[in-house]
Amino acid sequence: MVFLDLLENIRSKTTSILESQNYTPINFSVESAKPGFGDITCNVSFLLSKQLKKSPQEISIELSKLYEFNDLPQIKNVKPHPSGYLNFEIDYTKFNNIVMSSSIKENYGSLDLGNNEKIVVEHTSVNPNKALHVGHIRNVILGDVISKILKKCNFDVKVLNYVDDSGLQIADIIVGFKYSGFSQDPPNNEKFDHYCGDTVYVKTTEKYETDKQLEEKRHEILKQIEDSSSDISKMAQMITRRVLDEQLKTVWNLGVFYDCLNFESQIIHSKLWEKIFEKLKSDNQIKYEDSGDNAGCWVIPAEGEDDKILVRSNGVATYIAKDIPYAAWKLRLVDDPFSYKVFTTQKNSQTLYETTLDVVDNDIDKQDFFGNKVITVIDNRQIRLQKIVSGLMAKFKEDGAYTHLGYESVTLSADTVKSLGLTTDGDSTQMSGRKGLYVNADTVLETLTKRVYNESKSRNEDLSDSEIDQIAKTVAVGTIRYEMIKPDLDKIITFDLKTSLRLEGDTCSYIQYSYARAARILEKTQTKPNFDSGSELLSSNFEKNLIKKIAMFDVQVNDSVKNLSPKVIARYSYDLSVAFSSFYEHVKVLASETPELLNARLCLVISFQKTLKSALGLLGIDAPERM
RNA sequence: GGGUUCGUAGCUCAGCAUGGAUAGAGCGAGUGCUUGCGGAGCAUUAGGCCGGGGGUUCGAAUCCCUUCGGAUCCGCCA
Repeated sequence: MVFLDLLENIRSKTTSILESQNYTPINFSVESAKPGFGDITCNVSFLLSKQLKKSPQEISIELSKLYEFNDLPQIKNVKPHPSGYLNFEIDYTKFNNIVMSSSIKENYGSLDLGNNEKIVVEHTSVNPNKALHVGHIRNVILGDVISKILKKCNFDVKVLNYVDDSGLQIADIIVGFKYSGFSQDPPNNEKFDHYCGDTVYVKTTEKYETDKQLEEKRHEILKQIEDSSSDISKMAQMITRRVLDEQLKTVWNLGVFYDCLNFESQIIHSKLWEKIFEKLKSDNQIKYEDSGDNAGCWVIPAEGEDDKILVRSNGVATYIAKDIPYAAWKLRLVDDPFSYKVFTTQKNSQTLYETTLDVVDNDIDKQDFFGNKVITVIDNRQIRLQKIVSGLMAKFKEDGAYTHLGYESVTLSADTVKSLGLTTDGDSTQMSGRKGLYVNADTVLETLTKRVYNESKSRNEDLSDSEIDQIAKTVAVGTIRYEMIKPDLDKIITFDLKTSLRLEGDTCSYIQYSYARAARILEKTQTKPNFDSGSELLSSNFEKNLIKKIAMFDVQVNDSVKNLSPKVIARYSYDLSVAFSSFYEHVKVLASETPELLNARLCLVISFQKTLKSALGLLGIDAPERM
């Protein structure tokens, strides 16, 4: 820890001073200052003003005299500002070395907030009847980044993907295959998930409007899917796994991997629900209605809202009755009914497990994919149901054990809808799988990769096609990820094929470019950087700004994990790149006046590179040496 | 109708959790910068009653209330 330590140190000094003066303790802030107001700032004088019946300015003047920095050489002084703030100035001749030598360590920016506590992150969870579209990608990327940030903070993270392989959407494509004459072999070797979603699903649901008999079939099919002994169920298993295989290829291309797949069909057959139902009853978490609209139903009482029906008067459980046992399973509130087997080895060579109800001979891995805490990434349209689930879990475990990480959806811009050959009245439109109104993730990645390929080829004529290809993938994946992470969770992303995939300005390629520029400097020198001396020579504002940004990494990681806010790291990466780009433009490293200065600057460039690389790593974005 | 949420520059968004000093970026518009480590860049100019109104406070983009506008959820569907 570098900057967090510094802030904490100043905070405790300030607290001691307050104690020594017998002031009532208060909750003040110590944080990085805006440019022009020192380096670190503290607002304690404002808060003492009432208590002491003095102006903040007077208090600042008095307090500023009481600080001692003998044990904190990287702080030069503290000055009372006329506004009332206490502004601390960093002594960069000392600070530089602390920051730069820390930054080259492997675990720079890591924090031990989790103490290796088990935590589960569930994301993706797309029905296996279609290909992933850009809306799903927001979920996938957010979940992936959250899991990486948690790992950075020493949580023991397991990543799950819930495969809803037995709902109506699955029934729809089975109806398509069984009754509408769609072949199970897609024409022209089309990717199977695209074929199922773009053709079978869309066309079949379209037919329901004119063919009511067909629509009745879907409910028959749905019932049979849930009966594991039926042929339809076996067919559904086969089809959904084929789709799932293709969906996994998509997310792997985006650099996303899981620990375990959970199948809804297995949750249903595991009898988990029955156990939880009993538990809910015995704990009085649900009630049976004798009269009224919901007579004969078991309901979950909800404060300030309508009660949620859990079991219908005919004894059949509703949709939410699938989410509750799964949530309870993730928190291990119930005994684990599953065995585990290897599903596949992923593109990054990480093993992907799946749950199974089959008896596994050699109980190879009684895996422990559960957590003391669970984070479920689902878009905000499900916030109501998720509140009910987290409310119940809080009663069984503790407050906050189950966290719903919600986010706003991705819509399509009017231009993009038009480019799909469809019309819209508004500025943007919700995507719809049923209507075929969406942009597939694979398509976006391919389009973007091609564009980057051409761009990169024109700039790097000496590189081979396979090298350019690698760069194109790195930049394309980074661009998509960055666009999904950058906006706040509660902001709608209006996806536009043109503007969302820009490569200039506040984009991933800007950030990656700054890394590549740094690489070119290092490539062109014979000097072997020595971090042991000379860092005090870095004294220009460009250098100091960059060092301060590098130092702030831990503050940002802390902020990001405490608020479950991936975008904090995205902004940090950008800010860090901006600081470097400015430095790069104004400080000619290779033309440094003395060998000592050259060495110090080279070290700074390395420091920058290492820090940016690990920040980008948290976002799942690679840093290219060239592009 | 009820719940949740968003509203900041022409456009897209930071800042809001924990109120404080000059409200920041990018795109777009204007002007410069390449015999300099890669111009996917740098520098610079213009552009804001932080949706409106009220309140709390010494102090509000930030907290509270209200109002307007947009989004979204609200089935014995999944």
